[in-house]
Amino acid sequence: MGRGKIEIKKIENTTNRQVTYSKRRNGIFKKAQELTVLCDAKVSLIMFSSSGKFHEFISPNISTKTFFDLYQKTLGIDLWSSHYEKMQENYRRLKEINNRLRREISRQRIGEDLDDLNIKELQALEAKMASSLEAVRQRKYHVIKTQTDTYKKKVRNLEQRHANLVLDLEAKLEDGIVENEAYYESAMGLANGASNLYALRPHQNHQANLLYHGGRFGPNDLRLA
Amino acid sequence: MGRGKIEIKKIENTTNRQVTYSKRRNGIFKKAQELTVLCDAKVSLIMFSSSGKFHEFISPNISTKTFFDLYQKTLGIDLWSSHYEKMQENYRRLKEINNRLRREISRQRIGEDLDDLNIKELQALEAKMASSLEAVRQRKYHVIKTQTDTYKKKVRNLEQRHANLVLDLEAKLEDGIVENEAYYESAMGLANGASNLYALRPHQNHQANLLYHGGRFGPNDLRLA
DNA sequence: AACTATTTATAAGA
DNA sequence: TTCTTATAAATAGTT
Repeated sequence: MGRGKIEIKKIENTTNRQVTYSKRRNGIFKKAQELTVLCDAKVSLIMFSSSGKFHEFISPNISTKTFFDLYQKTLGIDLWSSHYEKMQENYRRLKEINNRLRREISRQRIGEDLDDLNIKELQALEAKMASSLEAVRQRKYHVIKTQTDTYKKKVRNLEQRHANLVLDLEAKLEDGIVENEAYYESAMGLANGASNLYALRPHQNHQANLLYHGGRFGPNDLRLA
Repeated sequence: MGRGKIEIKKIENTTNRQVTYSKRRNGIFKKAQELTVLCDAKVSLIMFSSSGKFHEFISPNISTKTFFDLYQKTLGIDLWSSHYEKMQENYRRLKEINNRLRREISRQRIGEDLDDLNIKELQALEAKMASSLEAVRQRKYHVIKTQTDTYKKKVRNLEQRHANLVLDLEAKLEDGIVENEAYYESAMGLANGASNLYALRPHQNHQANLLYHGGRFGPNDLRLA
């Protein structure tokens, strides 16, 4: 398709090769675009010239990442799976542990789950609570007697810690990390010094995906020069 | 390039579209192949037809993964990093939350952290514990009076749940998921029959793209020179 | 799937 | 690079 027929083998003359690369690149990109439009196909075309120059065509309304994801899904493989999946697995486990911890905390609320205890357990519980109560009382008397500057400092520290916790938790909520109200309540309760539980409610917001698509000759000009 | 000129817009007739897709697919694959050979270029061409059929061309001596790696390296980006990093961030936060939960559980043990409470808090704590203790006592009397088969079943269920928890936890320990002793102790305490759970302070739990790159068709020429 | 009239791509030259 | 143009190649419509 030109002044003469050429043999399909590497063009040894560098200049010539580059010229041909440039011409044919345009040709193939045009073909890709036409195919995209005519046949409603999704096309990803990535090329590196012999001199390392990079060019890409990708159908509109699809990002390269989406394309790769689709590619992997179609082939039923995951090119990047090993590390990534290990992480997902750990993540899942961490979530489970979290949930278990939260459940444990909930369960510790008195009045709940007492149904699950037999007499012996109840007796043991009663005894421990009585002694715990006694410990609290003793501590109270001790505190009353030894209120000092040091103690005041501790209170300030405690308040600071609580404030930090509140900030932390709010950040987490905004990030959608904390999904469950029970945890939120208990943790916020902790952070707020336990007095005004249930005053707050979680709110979640969604993070937008930053996918962008270029239009025709559009906003995706990444040229460095 | 045929019997008649066609407009580049979606072919509405499905059969026709598929035929055209097939023909042009062969054409573009041939072009890709020729470009690869003539210009010593690396080409990756992946397409999905409107009916979802997948076809791929890739230059010899290079895998798709290698290609994608090259792609990312060239663009100086990591297509998966955003997702990946988000995950890492979540992972980190989840760990933090876990640690906080563990600390909370530890704190709930009587005798610990009472130092951090002021008089008001101690008084509130005392009152709550007293009422909790009362709840436990009432429950104990109730259980004594209404011990039934149903109750026995519940105990069995509880035991089963505990056994499962133990298994779970042991598995997690083997997997190195549970890293900190405090959690281990408290969780094992839960698993081992719940009785010593209630050594913990119960009340505090309430607180508790037509992206086209390249020359005429490609604003995305990344050449540095 | 073939065929073939046409359009399109492009090799070589400027 | 870009343009020109003769010619090869691709393909739209048809069979």
